[in-house]
Amino acid sequence: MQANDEVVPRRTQKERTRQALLDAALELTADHGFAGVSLRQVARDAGVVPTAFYRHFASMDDLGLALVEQTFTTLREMARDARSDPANYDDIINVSASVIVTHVRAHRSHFAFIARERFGGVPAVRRRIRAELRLFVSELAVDLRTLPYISAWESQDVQMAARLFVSIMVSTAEQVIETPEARDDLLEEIEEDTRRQMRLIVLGFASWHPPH
Amino acid sequence: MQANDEVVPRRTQKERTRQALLDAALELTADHGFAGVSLRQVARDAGVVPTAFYRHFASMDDLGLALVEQTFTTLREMARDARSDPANYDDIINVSASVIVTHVRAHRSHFAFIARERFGGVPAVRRRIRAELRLFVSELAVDLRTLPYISAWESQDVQMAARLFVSIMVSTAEQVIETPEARDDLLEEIEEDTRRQMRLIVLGFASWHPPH
DNA sequence: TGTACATCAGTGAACGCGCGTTCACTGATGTAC
DNA sequence: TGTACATCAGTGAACGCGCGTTCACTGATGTAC
Repeated sequence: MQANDEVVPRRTQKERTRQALLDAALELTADHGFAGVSLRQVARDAGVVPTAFYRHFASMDDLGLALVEQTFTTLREMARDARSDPANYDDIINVSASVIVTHVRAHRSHFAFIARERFGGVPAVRRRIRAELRLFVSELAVDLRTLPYISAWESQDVQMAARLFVSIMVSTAEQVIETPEARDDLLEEIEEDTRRQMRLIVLGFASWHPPH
Repeated sequence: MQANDEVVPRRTQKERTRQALLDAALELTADHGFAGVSLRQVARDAGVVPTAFYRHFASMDDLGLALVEQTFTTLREMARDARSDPANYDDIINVSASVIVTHVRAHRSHFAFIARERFGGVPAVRRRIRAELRLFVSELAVDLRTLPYISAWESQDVQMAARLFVSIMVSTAEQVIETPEARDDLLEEIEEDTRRQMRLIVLGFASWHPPH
């Protein structure tokens, strides 16, 4: 299992194999969906015998949950990037649209996994994804509260606006996932379309519940 | 296979079995995703021997495409209902929101199938779903063109608005699917949230590209 | 530094099981006369 | 209406295959002295 004859600490080697299993599962999921991936395929692609799988995960479900965790760590990094420059609506829109497209593109297989398993997958995985998405909406609602117009809104309306923004982000991510790697022109179109959708909503913000 | 001793025409009986196979597959998909459903399970639940499956479908993929077709027939009926009363924005919003929630609820398993297989499934099924959704967006764009404000917009912007509306519809449908049957209160909340999202966008319409 | 033992990631054989697909078949429905 | 033959939806046995999981194992890394 070792490529060179350098001595590698046991923990390091174990971590490498664990990641190889996760990577293999992620890649295989792209073809057949997570439910269609077998423990033996994952082990084979990770370069390990099927029984070795159990040294790392109790079951494929267990591995699936680990994949969700990895992906949402990535997603939160994205959110942090987008929040770093909260100057005005125009900036927010431009930064958000570009951050989404860039991040999804860079971590295509992770986001494809989420899109796929959000409804398709094992119940445990599905539940975890839903919980993480709800958390994401709430975090965005907190951010929205700090912006002009919105600061005076009722809590329910802020949540509604956050859900709407997340719907757009999800839809954008889904479009990026479905775009072939080489089509930069299409990605540019998707990003522009996302910006316009966000701008349209922000125009709505200005008229919503006129200040009293 | 016959419940009573009445004579049933061969075509009728064949059609019944075909539908039983489709129904069984739809129900099983809810638990494990379509990719996780086996031909033998489908046959068993339809009350038929595995080999009889081949009298109706060449493969599970073939059955999957038939399911997509059935579902989008349902979806188009929904769109027709929603279009029947195109008076003003307020009506459109109220009718749309209520039609979506009611229809998705009444055909939960069909819509769950679409949500699940849109990204998760067999490539052939996925491609078909995407094509049908694109068609749905275009049809909505044609409708939007007839409305105030929008009639003067550029074609690209009308498409953008249509995509945004469909994103909302998809998101609403997904929320309804994930709501337990008995929680009418939650469905009411989802419907109200959908109305607010649509209203927010319509407010944006009024300010977009001010008429010249 | 060297030795002796413990740990444990990965091995390989073996198991019973459900899978998709083949094949020759049965017997009720359909049709020609 | 009755008979003789054709059609064909559904049957049941059989196949080879990949699956998840068990078990006793090996041998390199880790540790105590």
